[in-house]
Amino acid sequence: MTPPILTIGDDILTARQKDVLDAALGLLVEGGDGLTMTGVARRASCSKETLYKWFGDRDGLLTATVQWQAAKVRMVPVDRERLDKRALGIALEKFARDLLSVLSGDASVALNRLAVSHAGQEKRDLGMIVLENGRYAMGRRLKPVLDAGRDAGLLKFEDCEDAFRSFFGLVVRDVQIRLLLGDRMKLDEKTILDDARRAREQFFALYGA
Amino acid sequence: MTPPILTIGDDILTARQKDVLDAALGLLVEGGDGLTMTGVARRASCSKETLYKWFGDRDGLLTATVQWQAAKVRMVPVDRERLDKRALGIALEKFARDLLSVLSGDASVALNRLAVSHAGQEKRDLGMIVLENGRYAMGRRLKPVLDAGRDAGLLKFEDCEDAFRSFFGLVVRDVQIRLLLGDRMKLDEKTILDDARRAREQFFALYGA
DNA sequence: CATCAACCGTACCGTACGTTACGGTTCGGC
DNA sequence: GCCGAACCGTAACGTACGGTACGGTTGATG
Repeated sequence: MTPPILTIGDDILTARQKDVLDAALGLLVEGGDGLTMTGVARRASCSKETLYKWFGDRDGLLTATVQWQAAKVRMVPVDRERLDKRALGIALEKFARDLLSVLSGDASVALNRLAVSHAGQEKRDLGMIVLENGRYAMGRRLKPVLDAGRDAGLLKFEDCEDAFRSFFGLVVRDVQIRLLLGDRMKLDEKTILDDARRAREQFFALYGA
Repeated sequence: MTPPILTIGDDILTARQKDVLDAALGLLVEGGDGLTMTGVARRASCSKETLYKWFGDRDGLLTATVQWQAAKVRMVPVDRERLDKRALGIALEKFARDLLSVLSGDASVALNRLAVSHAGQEKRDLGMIVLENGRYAMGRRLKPVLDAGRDAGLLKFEDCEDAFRSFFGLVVRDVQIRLLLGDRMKLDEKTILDDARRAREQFFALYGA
């Protein structure tokens, strides 16, 4: 399998550049402050001149960092073969587990904080990048499964987008906003498993045929 | 009825101080930048010396601003008299409408952006203030209704907190995170009404006795 | 070895902004 | 009218940080 290719402008990322972005990610996760050009240069043992040469300006570095992290988060795709109710339920539950795991991770929280704080200003819109690689990517990934479930007579809904949004709500509930606002809620393995199962059951109760 | 009392340290807010906080709110809503001490002083026609005398430092001003806005958002309480299924449904649906209206307002989005970007740093935790006056206050307000619904044999759940979280998920879904990330989604009157009705129906389908 | 590009480390510059200081003005109390 | 407190407007200070410049080093190429 070919490694994922991430581009900066027209060029692909070198290993050294990935190291720099990992350094930026580390600083970002350790706390919003500290993520300065000087800080990244020191952490990555590179010069600020190099940072500006590679990424243009601070916004370019942040954008590349967000995209780099997004490229690392690759949830395993759900297959739509042999679709009976049990297989569909397993697929939905696994999707819910992956979603909760990613969402509650330090990197996701830090990245969404950064993107939220930068949204609303014009600039290069980090918010849109996170939306595109987060919420929207989730929808694109699950919708084929939902459609297949409807085609197989297992689910019943008019608007696939709407059905996905309800599933999203049943899975995430208030978890993301609470984490973003600094609520130290525990989301251990068992909690995630239970939440995913509950979301699957509730979704079937609402949209099962 | 006595006006709500908001304190700064041990003193209550004077009208002039409220004007200052409204100026800060205006700048905040107009865009994250611009909310500087100089900007607030200019907008409110007061001196920076006064700002520091009243609010201590920038964090104090931001904290007071957040609390001031929170004090302005007072959703009408839901009464638990004459509780039949229809009355309960109306109460839930109204709660959902109010929640969506507040959540999608400019002030709420701006305030949550500010709080999210300040969460995670130690400091005076704006995130906790917003959580306390937002998400947690919603729970405290709706839980009596849910409990009354269960006592009246209209609802069925084990954990009231869990039931509320599911209702929250059904109402809010992906709206808040998308707005915070800068998604320009339309949430007009009709959309809110439809979403509230759907949330009520789905909640009854899941938790109706 | 000579050359050249890439890069590291550091010093430097300009600006934005939080914070403080101060002179001038208003206003209530005596 | 006099005094002091509160406050306005503005100037000034210190610092953090984005961005730039430059000398020194490394490493590949011929």
